[in-house]
Amino acid sequence: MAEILREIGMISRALDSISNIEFKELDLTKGQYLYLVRICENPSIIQEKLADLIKVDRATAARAIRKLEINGFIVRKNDEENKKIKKLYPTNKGLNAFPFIIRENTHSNQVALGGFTQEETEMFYQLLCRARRNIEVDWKNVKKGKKRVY
Amino acid sequence: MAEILREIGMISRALDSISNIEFKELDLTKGQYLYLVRICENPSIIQEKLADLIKVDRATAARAIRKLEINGFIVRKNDEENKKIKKLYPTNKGLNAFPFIIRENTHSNQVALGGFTQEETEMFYQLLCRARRNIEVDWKNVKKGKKRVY
DNA sequence: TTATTATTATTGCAAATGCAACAAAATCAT
DNA sequence: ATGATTTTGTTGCATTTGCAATAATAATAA
Repeated sequence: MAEILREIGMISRALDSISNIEFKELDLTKGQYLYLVRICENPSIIQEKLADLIKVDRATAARAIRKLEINGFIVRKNDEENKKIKKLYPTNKGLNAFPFIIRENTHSNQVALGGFTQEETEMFYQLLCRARRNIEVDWKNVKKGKKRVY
Repeated sequence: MAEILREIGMISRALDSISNIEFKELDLTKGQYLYLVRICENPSIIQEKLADLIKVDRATAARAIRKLEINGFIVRKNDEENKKIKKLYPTNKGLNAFPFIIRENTHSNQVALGGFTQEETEMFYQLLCRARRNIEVDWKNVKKGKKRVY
């Protein structure tokens, strides 16, 4: 029964591929929309939390965020209490792109859920959240170098 | 309700990240396990179909497959009927790696499905397949340059 | 048959990705 | 308070990724 993660992988790559193509129109390069939406939704979030939210490597997140800043979609602000962290905020340009991204994502979602009843949609979402919570434990451990036994 | 594709993205990236770390032990670099398992399961498959199965760009598949061949996991054979295609087959080395990959994938699957009843697992799989079939239509269209309206 | 289109594979480029190593600040333990 | 550990961010390097363009064969149409 290794098929579940395959289906998830297929869906994820397909959706991501579609989004990356469609968001070129916003001058967003590969993957950047992932970070931008979350910064719009969680202003003042820091890099580390964002990487954790998205499930990418710290270094990858750092570079995607830097590029978003260079291109004027977000700003990074130092915190006077904690000198280590840099809080992330959308600029007007970022906020302008936001609805477009949401609209596209919502559409993709609707396509994916075509033919689903309301109950099926709800059930699907709940199952996905449970699976995600299950797997993120292992992800963090493996990332930290812990070996899984199986 | 754009949350469903987010959950799928999170799970997919987390699982993929775990697999990539764990398969370094087999001398498989990033993503290669995806191709190798499918070649083991579908010997004589061609590159184009494999890219379609996995939902990656043709060029990406071509390079991953080339590398699998260079490292001795698979072989490419010319077809005498159709000079365009190259059929893919696992070598002994590839076949040896196969059970390890399956074991790892199965374990990840079990972790993801922790706490799921048999019915929930079955339901989850069916919903995933339906979503995947829905979205792959759009994926192919967008890849071919067709614009979606929303 | 010949011309057009579709399929399959490859390569050049530019860019993203991630591991590893590092640094600095914050938190925790003793 | 001091030292150890964790958190957060960065950079070097090697690798993967994908769009676009190209080529060659196969399939379809005229």
